[in-house]
Amino acid sequence: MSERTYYVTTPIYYISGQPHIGHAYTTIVADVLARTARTSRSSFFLTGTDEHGQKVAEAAEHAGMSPQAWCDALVPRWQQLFASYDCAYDDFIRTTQPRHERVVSAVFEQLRANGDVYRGTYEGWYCVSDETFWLESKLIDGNCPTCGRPVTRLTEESWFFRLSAYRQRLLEHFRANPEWVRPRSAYNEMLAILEGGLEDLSISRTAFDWGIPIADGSGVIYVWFDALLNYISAIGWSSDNAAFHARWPADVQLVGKEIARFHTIVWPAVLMALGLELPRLVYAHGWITVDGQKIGKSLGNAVDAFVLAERYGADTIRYFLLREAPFGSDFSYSEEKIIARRNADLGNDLGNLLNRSISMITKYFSGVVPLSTATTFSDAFTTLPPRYTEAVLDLRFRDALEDAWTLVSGLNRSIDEHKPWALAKATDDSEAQARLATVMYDLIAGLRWLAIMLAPIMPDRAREMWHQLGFTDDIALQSIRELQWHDLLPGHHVGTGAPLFPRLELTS
RNA sequence: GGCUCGGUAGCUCAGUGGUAGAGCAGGGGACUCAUAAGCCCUUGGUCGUAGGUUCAAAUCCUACCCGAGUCACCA
Repeated sequence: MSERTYYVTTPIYYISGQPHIGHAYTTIVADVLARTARTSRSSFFLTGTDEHGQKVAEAAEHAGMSPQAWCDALVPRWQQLFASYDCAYDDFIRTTQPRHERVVSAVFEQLRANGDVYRGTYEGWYCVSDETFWLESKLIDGNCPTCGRPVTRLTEESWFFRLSAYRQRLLEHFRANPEWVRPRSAYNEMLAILEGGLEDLSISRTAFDWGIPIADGSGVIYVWFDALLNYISAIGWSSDNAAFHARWPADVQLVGKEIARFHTIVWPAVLMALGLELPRLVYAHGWITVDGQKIGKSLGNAVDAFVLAERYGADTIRYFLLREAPFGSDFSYSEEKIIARRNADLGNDLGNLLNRSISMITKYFSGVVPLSTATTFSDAFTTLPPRYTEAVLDLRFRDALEDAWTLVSGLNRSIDEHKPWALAKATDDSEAQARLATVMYDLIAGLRWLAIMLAPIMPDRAREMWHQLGFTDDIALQSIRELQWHDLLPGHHVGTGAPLFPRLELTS
């Protein structure tokens, strides 16, 4: 048996509107994980769109389109966004695709057959003028909280998922696996919900028909129940056992913190009902904010993610998103901060290091990596690549990048310590010449490491770096974990340097 | 309102009982291979507030203030 495939998912994005930087953020993170995992094993990266439900139906109606036409028109926007950020997903699932609808219907039938889905009645307060159901706790003096009119008691037949039956097993799983939901705050919150008790979940709707129909005509399937199943419908559950079992359970399921509940309580209960393993990790990350305010079209502060990619380059934004704040917590975005990171970390530290190194080796050794009999770096940094990889796969991107930058700083410092320009002038001093060879060898060796390590995060700039360093094979195939300093062979010809990250000034 | 998380230098954050840290920004210096970049030195904080526990608290406890999320059918 070969090693299991690394399987990472993003939420499928609800297409009631346009995509924004927040969608790109989650997808970039998944892409970085997939690319990193791929340097040592096979990996599968799934994203897609969630297309059913009332909101989509309404959005389509306002646009004068059928729901399906609306979705068909919008899906390319998401795909273009992800392409503009170099997100190389392996599959893009849409919940309106037959391969998905088949699975949802099959799951519904299977769970009905074993009693986890049953016919019951839903009772609640309903505001006729707003056409909205309200929880008793939300009512204001027994009236509708938005329009103030009296609400009526409504009783409706509905299909329920027996969520409450899984409470004990969920609790056990949470307690036995305190790391399965991260960050810790999300774990605590979800555990508290479990401890407070669970009620069964109504999983059918009759007020509208944009959804997957229930076989007996009793409405459509609730969009969340539908949506969650994408994670298994896309990889062949019930249709391709070999493919399915090579991938499931997912290694990482990324979600925004606002949907942690569905992914850490409802979703695992459904998996238990199906007799499937639970994902290894659900990571509920924070949001990108503008001045501390959540990005959303209703706030009118949505950053045009397409413009950002074009203005700063996908790799600069990718780096910024992973480096600026610890993954998991919210962080405030601004173009000033992007430019600061770009110029300081990428331009001054990394880009300039590459440029000055190539310039010197070209000047002093005609671009040929010299034979070195000593070394200035390998001892201090031998454990960096595996440590870096572990941090990335553990979603500690900030730590990983800080760690990688110790090598960047170390190389810059070494140049100033050894003053190659002075050594080069001492042409009749053989010791100086040997030291010059060592310094230059170590610079190129270190830059080679950096290009390979950074490739999952900045695929385009790392590739450019790789080419400037004179390598012609595929950088994505290089194993980060197994990097060896002396895999750089003397005699190797470097290429031509050109600024990797030209300085930017704030425009507008 | 209940619950969860956060509030540490101008900015972004590390630090979970033992003399306050990093990067960036600011100031000074020596150099020149380089994207006026890099290197060295340096200014800067009563660790949200008020109490408490302790020989010792940013770190534990209590209350409060501020910000964010969530509280079950919008997704």
